[in-house]
Amino acid sequence: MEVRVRYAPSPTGLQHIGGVRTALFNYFFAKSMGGKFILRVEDTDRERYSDESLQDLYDTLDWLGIKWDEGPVVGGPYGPYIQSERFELYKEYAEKLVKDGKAYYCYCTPERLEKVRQEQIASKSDYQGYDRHCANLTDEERADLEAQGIKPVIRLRVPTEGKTTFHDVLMGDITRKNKDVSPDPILLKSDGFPTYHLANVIDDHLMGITHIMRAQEWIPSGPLHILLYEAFGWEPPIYCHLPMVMGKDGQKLSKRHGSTSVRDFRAKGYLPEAIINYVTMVGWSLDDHTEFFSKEDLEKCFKIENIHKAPGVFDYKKLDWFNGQYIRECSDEKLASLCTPYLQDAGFISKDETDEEKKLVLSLIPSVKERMKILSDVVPLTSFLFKDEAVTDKQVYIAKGSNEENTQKALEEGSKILLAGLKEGKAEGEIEEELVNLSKALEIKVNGVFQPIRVAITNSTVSLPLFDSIRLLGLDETERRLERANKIFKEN
RNA sequence: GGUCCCUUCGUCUAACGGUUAGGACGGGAGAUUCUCAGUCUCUAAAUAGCAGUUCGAUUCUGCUAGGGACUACCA
Repeated sequence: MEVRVRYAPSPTGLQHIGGVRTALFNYFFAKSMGGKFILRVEDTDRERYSDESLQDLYDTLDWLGIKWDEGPVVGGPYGPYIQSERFELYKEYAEKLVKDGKAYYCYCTPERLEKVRQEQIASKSDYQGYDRHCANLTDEERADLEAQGIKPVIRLRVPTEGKTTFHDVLMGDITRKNKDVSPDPILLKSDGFPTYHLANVIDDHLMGITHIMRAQEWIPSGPLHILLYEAFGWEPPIYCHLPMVMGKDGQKLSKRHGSTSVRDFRAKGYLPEAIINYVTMVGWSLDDHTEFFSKEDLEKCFKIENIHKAPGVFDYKKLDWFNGQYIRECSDEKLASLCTPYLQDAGFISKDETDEEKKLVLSLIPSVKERMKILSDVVPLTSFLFKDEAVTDKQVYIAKGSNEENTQKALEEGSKILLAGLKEGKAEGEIEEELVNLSKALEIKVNGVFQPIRVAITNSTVSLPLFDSIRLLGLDETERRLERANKIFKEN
């Protein structure tokens, strides 16, 4: 039997880490089994739907390099794959359930439902849910309510006796008494759109889905879905409920923990390789030592048995580490083109970069590469090249263990040594040694000499290595900045 | 409140019922005769608790505790 799995997001917000991980698990499982990965858009909530969300879904999957075998855009034999385009279908199936006595029309107003709810809360009884007010209306009562123009919903008739069990690959059997299943959930809303439960079950059946891999938050509605499959007389698929992704505080990962949308991560300069690798590692592992996986690796070695049961905490620091690792693996050319948009946004290079700018960006990659965690780091790391804000506070030039007098001498003598050496074309190592000797002569630490020079040239105590900075800046500009710093120390 | 699920270092995780409980991130210390970063080395750090089964429990069973999810005309 061919494995067929689906990722079925609801376009009501940006694709977030949790959703994408579900997509990835489905995708890798399908690929590893030689099966099909299907994308289905569950846009039945017309209130919360947005075009932007739908576009973000496509953009995110494209960026990650996740191709769906069937779904919107690419089509497939079981389409359409957008639920709003299957509108009539759900209605038919829901009405069939009514005809078979498995479901019924309900005319209760939202106000009445709210009142019932409030009364249940006030009476402190266990919350019972819908009171099945319309479960046994006579034809006359119905006709009367129809005549009033009330648009009904269709509710599933949940058995009050017995229990329902479903099997989960990870959890084993999960059983729930039918009386504990949410009483008579709505299948078809009054606007004619199906709820998640109905649409999901119908589509999974019609599209031949063999395995349902979804977040553990769906476990409570598992029995309900089984009841639906039984009502239709269909065979339910195999379930696998994925552990959830939590924030540091153990709550469901959300915005207050930091970025959660893939779009945000992308904007900050995370690489798709890092996102895929790290996100897959929360709740899954191959063995006790392998930590780097490409998408292609995972398409081969992903195993459903290796999925962890317990929820996992999303560690932003570890993602940073992965990202740094992948940045260091990039070729200089690739990294240069990845960094270019950030330099453009900062106004450092023009929107349509010139050939000189292209060369410049490429030339700064080697010194910047091992210092970056995310692509946007390139901006602060190289800003000294593109904007020149001289440091006028002498204290900044003075290294720990040095003083103003020594710093001035170090700057003055050091500048001479440095400039002379550079002009004579001496090796950097040689000049460096001379500067070290200077520090010995002044009886200060090596950094007592380097720090003032560094601040003079890069306008910062933290910078790329001194000689890298000089090479990127050019000799003339280096000389200019050194002279300026010397002047700052001589005046007053 | 009710129902269900979960539990190994701070975090992600590994360990046929038998190991000094392993690795990674993060932390700490050191090296790399310029800062930062990177790289390398070293280091601290865990089986939630209590019973039971067993020659032997991280591993099997039960209970307790803690955490989480769900409880909508949202998915």
